Amino acid sequence: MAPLTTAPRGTKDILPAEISRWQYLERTLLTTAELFGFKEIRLPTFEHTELFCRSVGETTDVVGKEMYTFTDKGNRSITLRPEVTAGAARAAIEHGLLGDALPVKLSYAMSCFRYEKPQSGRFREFNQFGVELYGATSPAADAEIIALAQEAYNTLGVRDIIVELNSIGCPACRETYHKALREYFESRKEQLCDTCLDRLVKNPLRILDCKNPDCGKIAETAPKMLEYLCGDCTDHFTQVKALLSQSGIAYMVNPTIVRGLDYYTRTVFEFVYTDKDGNRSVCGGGGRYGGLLKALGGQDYEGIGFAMGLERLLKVMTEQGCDFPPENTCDVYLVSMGAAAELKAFQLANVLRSDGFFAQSDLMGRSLKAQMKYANKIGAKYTIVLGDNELAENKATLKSMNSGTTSSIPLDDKFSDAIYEEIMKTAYADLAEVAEKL
RNA sequence: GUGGGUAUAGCGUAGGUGGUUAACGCGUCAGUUUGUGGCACUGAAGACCGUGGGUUCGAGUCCCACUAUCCACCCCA
Repeated sequence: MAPLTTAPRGTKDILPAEISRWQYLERTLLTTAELFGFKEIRLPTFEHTELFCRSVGETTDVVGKEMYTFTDKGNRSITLRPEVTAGAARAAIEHGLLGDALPVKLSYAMSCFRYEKPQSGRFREFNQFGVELYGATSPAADAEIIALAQEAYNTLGVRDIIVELNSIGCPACRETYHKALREYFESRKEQLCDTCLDRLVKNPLRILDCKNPDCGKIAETAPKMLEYLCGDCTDHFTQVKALLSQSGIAYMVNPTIVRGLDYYTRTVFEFVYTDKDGNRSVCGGGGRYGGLLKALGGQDYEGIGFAMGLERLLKVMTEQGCDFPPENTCDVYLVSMGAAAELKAFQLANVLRSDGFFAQSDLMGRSLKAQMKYANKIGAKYTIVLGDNELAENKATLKSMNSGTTSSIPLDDKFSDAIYEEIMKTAYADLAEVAEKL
């Protein structure tokens, strides 16, 4: 297909047929966050490149090779956000949000951009829902973020998803751990894959995450971060786990979780979905970031956050057959015959709309039968046929497309009220009918 | 960045060993005698068979390249 009729690689259109699902997801997630006190924030799509280099980290894949970076006409280096945490932190600092009552709680639903090779559940522009919390060092903050994410999954009816937890310590204890890790892998260098040899120099933590079976085997017996945590970090981790247990939130400690972004300290976690064939996929993740705000020039407050990929969430929900709210369809379709009736239908449709109904009338000049067909096709709940007879008698027949029952409606200023009344009546009747069948 | 699959109407597909107007289902539109939808039936519109080369008298069908797309690895959401 010609470039003009093809969306760029890795992007996709969200079509009218699927929009109600997306609106439902975003609405539900943001509302859940609100229950925990998180307020939505909306951020620019692009930021100064430097922001991501400084926060996410130069050595990460995200910054190293996946950013959409360009120079604008003012000769600034600009990057489409590959994630939201950095931009949110920047905005919080810039607008003095951290001067407000602590903790500061932010939520968002926005798209992010990464130059990756697209595949199942992975796009170059993808949508994330997430939350950020600033100013709290307490383990309860970590637990609350995890509880929020779990609550979101529960509310949406997602099953077979569990949070896997780890602590990667503070900079102090991580240094001793890095040393121990390097020593361990150094002595087994010959068995590591090429990328891991590279990781050994740059960030030995990532070797633990390697999918190569040989590396995985070596990693199994490698020193565990959890054994190298300092006293404070150990306490913190213990309390996070205790809080989760007390709240009945199931979790698993997974010492191999290291996360791909450099700003994390202490608690890191991933929400892992296991499908019926046993395939695991990460549906969301997050963690605490101790030094990020300060590194960006803000107060020395800690932050903690979580993000989930909406495309992946939607995929999981579809696989699991989760319920979505029914689509909003036309309440009343006004069928007209003849020029005078067409005029009247147009006018009455407007009356209905200003009274809050979802109403439509014919725009195609179709025959009565064709209009009825159309009304049926778009899922109209009721139809009203207008012709010369109705105009003469100043009343028309309201028909329930569900049950076929009809009733008379005056074409005067009681129009909307009469329709409302009838709809309530027949809706109850329809419900009763359904209930009886059950 | 590495490896594999696929590209035929809006969607889903058929088109053995190359041969005149590319087929079917769904969808769309119009009808089935004039004022009532869902079913059924009739008809219509809609594809230069991803793009560009090549082989051949002749290619949707064979070969090459490119592009797009899907899947896996890497990494991540």
